[in-house]
Amino acid sequence: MGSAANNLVSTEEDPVNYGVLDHMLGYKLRRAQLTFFNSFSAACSDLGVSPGLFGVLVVVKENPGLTQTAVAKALANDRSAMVGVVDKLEKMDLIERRPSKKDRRSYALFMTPYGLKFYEKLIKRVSDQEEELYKLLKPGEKEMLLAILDKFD
Amino acid sequence: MGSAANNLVSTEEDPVNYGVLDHMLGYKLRRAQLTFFNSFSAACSDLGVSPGLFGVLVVVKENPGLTQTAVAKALANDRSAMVGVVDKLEKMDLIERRPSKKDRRSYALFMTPYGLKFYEKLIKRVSDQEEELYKLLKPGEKEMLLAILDKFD
DNA sequence: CACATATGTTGTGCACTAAAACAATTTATG
DNA sequence: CATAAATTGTTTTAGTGCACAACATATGTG
Repeated sequence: MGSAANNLVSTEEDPVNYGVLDHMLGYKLRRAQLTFFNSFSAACSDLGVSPGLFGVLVVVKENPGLTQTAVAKALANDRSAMVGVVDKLEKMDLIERRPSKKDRRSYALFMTPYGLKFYEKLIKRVSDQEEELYKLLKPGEKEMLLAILDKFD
Repeated sequence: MGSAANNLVSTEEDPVNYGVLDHMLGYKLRRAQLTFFNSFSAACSDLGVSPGLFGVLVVVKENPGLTQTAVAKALANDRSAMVGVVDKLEKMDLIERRPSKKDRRSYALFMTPYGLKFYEKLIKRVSDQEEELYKLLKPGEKEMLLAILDKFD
């Protein structure tokens, strides 16, 4: 098969032909997102925070009093998925559910005092991790990416 | 909290503050990839092909005779995950496992004649679907995206 | 009140991911 | 050659995430 089939001395392998995948944005997005996901996990898994949990934390911190469904809609998640996420964040004492005064069906979500301190530590981790990946880019490319990717919302 | 709290007549809602998420590539990548994933599913789910299966099909078609682990490595998948995928594609009569002549542990993967015909139909579906999303971009932006995203591999 | 809608929740199913263990086989090492 | 180590495909298991339906509670509309 290879130019040096079963040659154990060299670690070379036949280059794989990716065909149309090389020009498909969907595939490239998946690969890039996997890189970011793994990087995030490596940086924050010891804190028990996944990318999904982080998104909820940010939205609740920036929008105190939001209901669960509002947060779900903002992050393009399913309402039912919020139950477990909020449960987890509550057990970590990062956010809390308060009964809404206007609608007894819903909860208003707020950061706890500890959650706010935790958030500062977390945001530093996350920023450092992303900065590390941005080193792969040239100046301005990050902003270009952000602007273009926004069009797919 | 809203300017018109619980006003069911109007569909207006308070704008959500996304905080740091607005400048985080990881989050934007996830959102964009979700759009592509949903678009792909809408276009190809009736054919029983998911983005993951499609990737395997392309790699096998472009690299006949590759082993399962080679395909897994090329697509950054786990070896164990390939078992189910290849099983499924074999039942769909799209690819086939042939015993490798050089290594009796491994299989060589090949497209079936029907698989090649199916691939042509499939590639048209996928291309049309991606073209639809590319309409959201200006000329050249797609190529720019592909080039930049490649840096995160 | 009757009816439709919204919210949180539970459960289910499906798909993807990863790790560990295993048999068969191949390769490396002495 | 003989033994140890590594590889391949597979199974199993577990964990995760996601989507959908159904439900009870609560709110809104007529």
